[in-house]
Amino acid sequence: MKRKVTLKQIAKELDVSISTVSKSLRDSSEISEDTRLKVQAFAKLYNYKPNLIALSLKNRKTKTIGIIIPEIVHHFFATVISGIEHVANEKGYNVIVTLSDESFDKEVINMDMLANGSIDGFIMSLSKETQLRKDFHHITEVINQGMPVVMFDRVTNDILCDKVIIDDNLAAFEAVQKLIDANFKHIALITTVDYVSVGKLRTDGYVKALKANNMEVDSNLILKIEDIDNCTEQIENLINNNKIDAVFAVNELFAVTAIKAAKKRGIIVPDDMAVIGFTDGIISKYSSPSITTVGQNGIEMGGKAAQMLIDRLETELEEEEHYKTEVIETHLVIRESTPTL
Amino acid sequence: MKRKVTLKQIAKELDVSISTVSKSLRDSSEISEDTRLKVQAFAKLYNYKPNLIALSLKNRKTKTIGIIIPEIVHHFFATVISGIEHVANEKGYNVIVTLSDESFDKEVINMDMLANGSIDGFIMSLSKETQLRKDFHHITEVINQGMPVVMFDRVTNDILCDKVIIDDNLAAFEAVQKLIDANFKHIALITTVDYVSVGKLRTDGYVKALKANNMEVDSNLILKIEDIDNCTEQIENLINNNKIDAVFAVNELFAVTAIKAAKKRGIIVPDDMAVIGFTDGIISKYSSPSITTVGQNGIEMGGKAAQMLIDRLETELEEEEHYKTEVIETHLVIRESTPTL
DNA sequence: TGTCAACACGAAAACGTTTTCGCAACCTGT
DNA sequence: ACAGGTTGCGAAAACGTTTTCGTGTTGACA
Repeated sequence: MKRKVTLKQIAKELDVSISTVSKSLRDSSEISEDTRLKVQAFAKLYNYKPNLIALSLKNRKTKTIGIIIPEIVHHFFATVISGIEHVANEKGYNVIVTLSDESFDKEVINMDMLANGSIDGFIMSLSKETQLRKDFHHITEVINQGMPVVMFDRVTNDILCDKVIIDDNLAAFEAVQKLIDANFKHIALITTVDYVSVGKLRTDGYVKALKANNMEVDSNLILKIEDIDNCTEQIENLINNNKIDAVFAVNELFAVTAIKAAKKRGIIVPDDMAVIGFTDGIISKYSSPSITTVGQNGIEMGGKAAQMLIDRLETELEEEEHYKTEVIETHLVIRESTPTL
Repeated sequence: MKRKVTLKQIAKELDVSISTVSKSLRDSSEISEDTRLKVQAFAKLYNYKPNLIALSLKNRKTKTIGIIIPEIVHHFFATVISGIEHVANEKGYNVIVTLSDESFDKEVINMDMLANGSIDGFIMSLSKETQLRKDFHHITEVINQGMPVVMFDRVTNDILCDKVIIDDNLAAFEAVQKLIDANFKHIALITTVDYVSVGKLRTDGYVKALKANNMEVDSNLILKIEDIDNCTEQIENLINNNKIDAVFAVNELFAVTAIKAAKKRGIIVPDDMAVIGFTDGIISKYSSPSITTVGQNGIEMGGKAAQMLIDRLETELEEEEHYKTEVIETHLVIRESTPTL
């Protein structure tokens, strides 16, 4: 159990100064080739690696990115992390992951915790509660301290910073338009409550599509779900009590639950009812029938977010107020839950 | 854009020494109530928070746990991280996540990167390639430096450290035994290649169950899959070319693919063929029919691992060679892919 | 031989903390 | 009035780096 060797120890061992050791290892021309090689050999022998914490303190850079997401047990967020991790790693950054569990308080606590020197910048997606309360003081505070923040997916206009999103409104519009094109007349919407930003945008897209085609927006066909864990009953009610020939759901879970509800009722998907979901995750791919869905590339989103953050970190120019919002392309992944359109 | 305030700045501003400020903030009795309150008020006003990097350097503790897993876009690993993050957070630790992508080299690189001061200990699950090569020098090295390591799920006997596992062998045995009890006679196994530790153990459990019941182990009914991404064809072959009335699969993907293959052939699950999978994730829950599976509680595993690591970190006693292996209970989650047993 | 540059290296500051120790100034009791 | 004990605070070391600046030794050159 040998502790990690430090410059000081090498210096002592070789009877030179710490400076000499440091310079030797960094191949400074100040040091004679003799000592340089001697030091380097010794360092290699003892497997010297500079202590990153000490470097962080000295350089005031940690080469670490902080991530705050609502939860990780959620395929989309997992893919985003994966995307972040890969480009971060490529650029020599580590990622430190914290979960808000959709709680405002945890989001704040985690942010405070990381903001005290542990990281160089944030990549985050807002918790539901934060979106509900519209309280973003913790984020502005961090930004004011000069720490860059990149938000993705669940963002807000109340904060000025770099963002990576998809065009939820457009994607929803296009998905519903597809259903309309395929001659479906009674298209239901299963969505979240309005304060969830992406839910609201997708809802708007649905409404827009109907209106653009002069179709009536029937509020009975719009189900807004608050508690995602207990959506089954509500969705069954929706399907059992209405004449519906297509469903647009704002996430995978709602989509698959709708299919199960239909199946229970003897409604065949896609013959009697078409379903389009949102997010191309595990569920859409492996459920039976597999689900046509709006694919949002989480890996790409994460990668882009990391890219933007690192760019900002590494251009010292402090070009404030030059924030960009990147829009990642979505695409409809056609599967079995829709008839060949 | 005000930089974070430091002790030094407070000291200067209040015309006292840094020591005085530090002590005041830590409520030292050495300092008069007068100055103490004055400093505290000032600190609160400027929202002083100690710099964690500086503390890490001083205390030689980062209060951060390093995680190395094969991939994160995998429900089981995501749940484990979730478990780790929650107990870590509770104890005041952060987690830094790195992915090996099943690659030995990335595993080594990530380990080296984190071992240089960034973290206090590791929680990890071996990459496939590492298991194949049986090269664990990077892990022993880290352990020898006095940094605790907790391994979970994909572990190895070649390393002495704390471990959290499930009894893969027993769980597989019991699952297969269930099938046998239900009078299935031709039970196929879809598993991974042998070097994946958990795959091997589950395979052994399958064999053991058959033998224990004096059933023949038919190698035609055992499919070992190397490339998990292209398993469909092999699984279809297995099902199409053999008389099979039940399938035991060592993961969700194989299970759902088997069901799809059966469906394609007009075989009804569970009436004509029963399926039991492994890992109670998204797929098992939402596929149709939903899949009976061996549940391994990732949250619990992660939580336990974090607990063990933190315990070891916080008992200075250095009680080496007293490593424990925790076995997390599994349980069969009965769903639609098996007849009521 | 004296001067000046080149060379090779070391001392020290800095990053932001905590903590040990020392040292004044004051107070107490005789 | 003086020994001894509090009280309140500051200096400095330490954690492990990097880097600036200084400095002593050499060699060359006039």
